[in-house]
Amino acid sequence: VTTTTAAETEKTLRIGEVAELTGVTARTIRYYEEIGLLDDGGDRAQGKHRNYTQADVDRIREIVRLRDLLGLSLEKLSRLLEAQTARAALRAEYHATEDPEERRRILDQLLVHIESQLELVQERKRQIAQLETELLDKRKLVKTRLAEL
Amino acid sequence: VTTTTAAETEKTLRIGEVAELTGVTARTIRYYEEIGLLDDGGDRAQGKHRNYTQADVDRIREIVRLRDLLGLSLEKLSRLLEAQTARAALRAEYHATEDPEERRRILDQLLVHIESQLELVQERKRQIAQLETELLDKRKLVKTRLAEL
DNA sequence: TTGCTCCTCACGTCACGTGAGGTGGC
DNA sequence: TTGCTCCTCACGTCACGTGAGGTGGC
Repeated sequence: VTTTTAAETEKTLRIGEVAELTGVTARTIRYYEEIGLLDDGGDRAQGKHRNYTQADVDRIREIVRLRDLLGLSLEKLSRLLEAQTARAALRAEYHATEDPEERRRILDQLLVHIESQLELVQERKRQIAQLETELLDKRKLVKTRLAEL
Repeated sequence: VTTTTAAETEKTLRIGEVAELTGVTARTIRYYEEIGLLDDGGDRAQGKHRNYTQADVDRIREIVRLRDLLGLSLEKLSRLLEAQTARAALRAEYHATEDPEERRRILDQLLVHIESQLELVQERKRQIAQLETELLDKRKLVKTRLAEL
């Protein structure tokens, strides 16, 4: 078929390869599709293999990273990623317009999204740093005592 | 009863208070007891209320912190806390002996435990820092573009 | 004594894990 | 064509959530 688009011909990865590349299981990938976290491709016949692009790999990596580092439920993650998708749409709008007022409005929205994510991340960072400090203090104490012997 | 020990008379907190202090639900506390993460007190009659000490509150806080920040399963966490308990026992041994050889051996073991925990924490820290850097870069880019308008 | 907190089942849920039995595609 | 990967149920599991119905203790 010569009518396939560039994006479709890119869809060359199979679920096992994606699993390998992202570090999750095929079951997890199917589950994320099931709950709407990943696109189902839309036109796959029953029983046929799923195909993925590099963009899918990137999205799964992003999901896994936020899931593991921020400890969010998949529902909250879903909302956060919707915002991410909205940002991608904003970027498209941004490039489509030349109007400075319009561009400023778009960039302001982007900034809000980025900063709300930053706050989540920095809160985590503070907690981790606190835990690290306590462990370093304990280690120092033990080392001091060892030196005294 | 005048034969109760100091530790027992300390057991004055109820499950709801502990839940409030630690930020978890009473169900979670009962569940942790169920799977052996928390001591069951041993001598409570069927249907009677559970009682807790400040030490229990501290332990639950530690569990929650490691659970949330390191993302460990409760089984792995259980093993890690066993090591923690072993360290407490080591400290007792440490104070019980005057022999420098013995003390050095105990301190060396403590050091190993602390450093394995530190590695877990620092790996997390690196991941979080990486994510933070990416977000800060994105923010800077957007701010630069805003300034250009 | 009253009201609130706690108790014990026991089923529900989220985020997958784990087969069973069958089919797709290099 | 063969072997490997993938497919779809569907039940299992971990870490709790959520009632139902009943009792404990200030």
